[in-house]
Amino acid sequence: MVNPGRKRDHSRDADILQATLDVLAETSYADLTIEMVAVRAGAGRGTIYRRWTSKDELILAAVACADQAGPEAGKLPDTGALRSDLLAMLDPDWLGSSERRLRILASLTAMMSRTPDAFAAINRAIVEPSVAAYQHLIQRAVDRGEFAKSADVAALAQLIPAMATYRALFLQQPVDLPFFFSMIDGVLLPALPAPS
Amino acid sequence: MVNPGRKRDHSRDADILQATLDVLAETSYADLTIEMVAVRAGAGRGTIYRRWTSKDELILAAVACADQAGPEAGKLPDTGALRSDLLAMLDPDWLGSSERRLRILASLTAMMSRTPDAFAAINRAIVEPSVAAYQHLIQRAVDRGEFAKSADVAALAQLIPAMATYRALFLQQPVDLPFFFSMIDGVLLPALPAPS
DNA sequence: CAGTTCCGGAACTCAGTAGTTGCGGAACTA
DNA sequence: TAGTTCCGCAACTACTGAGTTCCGGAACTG
Repeated sequence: MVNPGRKRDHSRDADILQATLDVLAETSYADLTIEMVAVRAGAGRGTIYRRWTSKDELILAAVACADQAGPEAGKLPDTGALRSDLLAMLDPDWLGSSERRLRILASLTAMMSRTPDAFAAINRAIVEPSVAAYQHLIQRAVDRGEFAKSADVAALAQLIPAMATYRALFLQQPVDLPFFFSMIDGVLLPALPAPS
Repeated sequence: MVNPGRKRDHSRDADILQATLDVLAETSYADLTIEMVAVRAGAGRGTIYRRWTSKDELILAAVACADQAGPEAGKLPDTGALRSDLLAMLDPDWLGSSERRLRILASLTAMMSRTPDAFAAINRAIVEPSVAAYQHLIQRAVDRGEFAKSADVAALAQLIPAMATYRALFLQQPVDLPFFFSMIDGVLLPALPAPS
């Protein structure tokens, strides 16, 4: 008589967190209700509250598992030249998941800038991975001598994520292939210093 | 007997709108209450509702008058060279009002990406003026032959606003003088094409 | 079996806030 | 002075949504 009773169905966890992210991508943090999440996940509110004690905790848990579709550092392209590495990231899958994450980020911006826990969680799951991917590609290009060591890699790695976020959230213009080409060939590569 | 009764004190309008922006800079759109605004403005809630019919209308009106402290196109520096024009914008007043507007922007991001009216109002008052200022300075430099006509002025004008917003909202790092120097000398100027 | 814990769903409590109304008083008009 | 509209303030209504509890039923243990 150790564990009597029906087992908790942990496959519901993922369903609920995915539903949370879906709702978050469509409304904002404040407009999200537990009821919306429950309906979308086909679950009861009690089932949600048995796993996470509050709305905030649910949302932070959902955000924490939002980096699964992101560009893991292990899967980054390695073509031998920075420009072709950058272009290799632009497959349709990556563009789609990127757009979804930007909508979620828009919903969470207010929460992010007011609670340190939210900042840490969102930064780790949504903001950091993208910058880290660019930083990795650019640093590698510098290391192999494609550009001078004087390059400010940390600042340049933020360039495309920052411009894409600004464009999507505050200009509401499409973050599409022409945009990336314009950023890569018109801003990022020209700003990198020629090798000495 | 045309206008009997006590006149409406229109100096209260500005007090209330300023209080609204203050609260907005400290909390988010959803957490702002009319009561907070009333207390901060030393006004009654009735006085607020007599002027604006709803919370949304009050906030949009407040945002619309938030561009007063911004860099009006008429006051832009004209030193004869782009770099010194850019540095001339970086006075402490401008940096301070810029930081305040970024906090307000963080509070309104969710609202912005979901209601077209809010997008238009916030874009016009907070986002556009900054980009327009940089666009004006860069375009003038290109016109006077400081850089080649092939420069993508529209994209480069968004560079510093986008990086500053990203840095403040999503990295929570200071948008200070070293940051601007790094952007101007490390990214923007190198990315501009040499004159033909 | 019996007892327990899960499930979805519905009904419930409770707190907070948008928006309204009325009060006493001040400022204005005629 | 009489009538009106403003003011700050406090009481009030109406609603929404977080979090809880209970129900009938299913899944598990011994």
